[in-house]
Amino acid sequence: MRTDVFKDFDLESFRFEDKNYLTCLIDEFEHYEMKRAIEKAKVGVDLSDCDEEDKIEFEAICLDSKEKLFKVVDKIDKNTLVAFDTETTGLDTKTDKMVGFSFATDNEKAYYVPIAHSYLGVTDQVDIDDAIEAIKVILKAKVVGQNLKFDLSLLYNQYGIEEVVPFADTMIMAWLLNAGSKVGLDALAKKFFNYEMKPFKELVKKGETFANVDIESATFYASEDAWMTFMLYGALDRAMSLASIDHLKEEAKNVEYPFINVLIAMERRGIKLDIEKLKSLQDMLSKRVEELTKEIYELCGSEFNIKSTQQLGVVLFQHLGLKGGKKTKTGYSTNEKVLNSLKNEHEVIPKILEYRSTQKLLSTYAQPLLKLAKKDKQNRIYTSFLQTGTATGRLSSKDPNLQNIPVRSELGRSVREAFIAKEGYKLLSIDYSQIELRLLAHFSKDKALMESFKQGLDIHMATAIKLFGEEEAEAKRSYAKSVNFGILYGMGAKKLSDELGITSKEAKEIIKAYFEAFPTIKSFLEKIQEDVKKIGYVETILKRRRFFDYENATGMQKASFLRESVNTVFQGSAADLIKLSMLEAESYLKEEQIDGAMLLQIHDELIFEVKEEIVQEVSLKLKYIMENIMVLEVPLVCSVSLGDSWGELK
DNA sequence: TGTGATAGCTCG
DNA sequence: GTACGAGCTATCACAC
Repeated sequence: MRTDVFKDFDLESFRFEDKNYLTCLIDEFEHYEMKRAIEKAKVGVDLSDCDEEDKIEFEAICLDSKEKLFKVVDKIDKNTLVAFDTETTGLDTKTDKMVGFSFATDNEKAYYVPIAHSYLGVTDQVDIDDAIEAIKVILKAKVVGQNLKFDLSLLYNQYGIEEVVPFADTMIMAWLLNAGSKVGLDALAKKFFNYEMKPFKELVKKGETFANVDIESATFYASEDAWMTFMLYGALDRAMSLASIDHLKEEAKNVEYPFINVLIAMERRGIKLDIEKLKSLQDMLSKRVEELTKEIYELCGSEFNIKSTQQLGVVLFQHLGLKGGKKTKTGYSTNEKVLNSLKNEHEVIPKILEYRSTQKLLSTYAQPLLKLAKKDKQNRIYTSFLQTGTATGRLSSKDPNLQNIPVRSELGRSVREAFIAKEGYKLLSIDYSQIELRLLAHFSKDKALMESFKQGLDIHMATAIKLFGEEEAEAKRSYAKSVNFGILYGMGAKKLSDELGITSKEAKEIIKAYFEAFPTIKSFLEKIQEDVKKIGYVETILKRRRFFDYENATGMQKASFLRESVNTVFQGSAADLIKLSMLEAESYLKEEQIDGAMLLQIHDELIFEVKEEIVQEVSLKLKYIMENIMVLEVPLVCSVSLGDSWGELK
């Protein structure tokens, strides 16, 4: 049993309010030694009065004049811990306005500063210029927030505030503590303090904004947010220590908090779309959908909603009498795989497949992107990156999601062609080649795999040679590729056989051959699984953790956890590396005053927009940064490509 | 009219 | 009953 977990564990130091932290830790952490330690500790703490202690309260104070505001703000200096939050008319930090802001410097009270409430009979408010002055003072202190990317983005975009690195962000702290848990303020308040936050919906009726809320109600709501953020900072900071993950405080400080500003900058830049191209694509897709609709009705002998899987199932498997097993909860399965297997059974099937893909491009990509691009003067669209959106550490992108723009089909790529560089600039793409397999080589130190990467071989071909011999390797390269992916996903023989269209027995033999060829990979994967079983978590290369409640899981969950844990090591570590690269790339471009900028991240790829004359030179520098971001047991290799549109790249 | 579940499809 | 991680669109059933 490890003992370092107990190192800082001091029974005497627990206070009553720790009860909730402890409960939370017991519930949320599947760190078994930790759990036992906490349970021991609970015995030593008198919890009999805890119900009383649970009722936490605060005082909400409205600062509705310059004098009142600065009387409080003047006491703030650079060492003051301040929780800060803004209230706005909406969620778009480019256009929506600040209605007020709140802050707290202790766990007993919080202040609200009304700025732009707008309703009949509205009382005193603070002038926006005075409010900005106060905010500047607050941002010079140790500022803590819940999702500060939003507040800072608003302040940078519209209120002339200069870039600051936050002292802490409770959403990110909660995510680092447990990436699988809910990280919203309401959920955290409930979890750590058993406290119910006032729901936003009760305050703002539909069709209205925060500006319509009366200042008295707003004062309570906004102050509550700042106060709870202040409280949570303390709780999360302590929870991190209790869970013996103080090193993640450093990771947060060095990586995650500066990274907030990288994301804000990318979100603000957006990426340009070719409106004409998108328009003609949209027209073409619409016409094709119309044609296909008619043809499908004719071939089926009836009109129905092709988009409805239920109706389609009835038509195909009852009216037309095609053979299809009931597979879903609601009826027949009609997914691409099923339809592909019926391709030769009826001539309508290929039409439906084409209808599906065309309709997808139209409704998910062409139409919404065109609509967004038209709204912007420069025809640029702006995504929102989520820093705490995944369990592994990857980013996600939404509204719109720019991480799943089509590339695999030819027609799909035409959507990508609508993403263009602005006049005089080029789009530059640099992507990590096989980063997850390189991490597998790095972690496992498998001689054969390391050697393949050091020699710069085609890794799937090298695997194929190992598995099937020189002669068959070429023909079976795709098998090897599937196996390599499968390894990273924690595959079983069943899925591999499905994937390759071979028997389960053959798949088993391939897997067996793989582990014989790469014995240290086998033992490394087993080590990961042992960790999950014994200590309940796995770690990425930056020591971020993902927890699994293996002990209390059902059989099926246990199997899932083992696969997820294996994948997390590779996917999460890859996410760590590209995050570091993005920080480096951003500071290089800024410090060297390069006429170019980072626009998008798609997991293992970065997209830049760079002035034409210097793009070659800049691409080399960026490639160098990415390839040398960390020294591993194998080289990191990036491939570079550039063009006028995203569709041309790669 | 809004919401949550389901099915399907897009990407790395 | 098992390949990982995401987000968006549309339908459908149900509640208000």
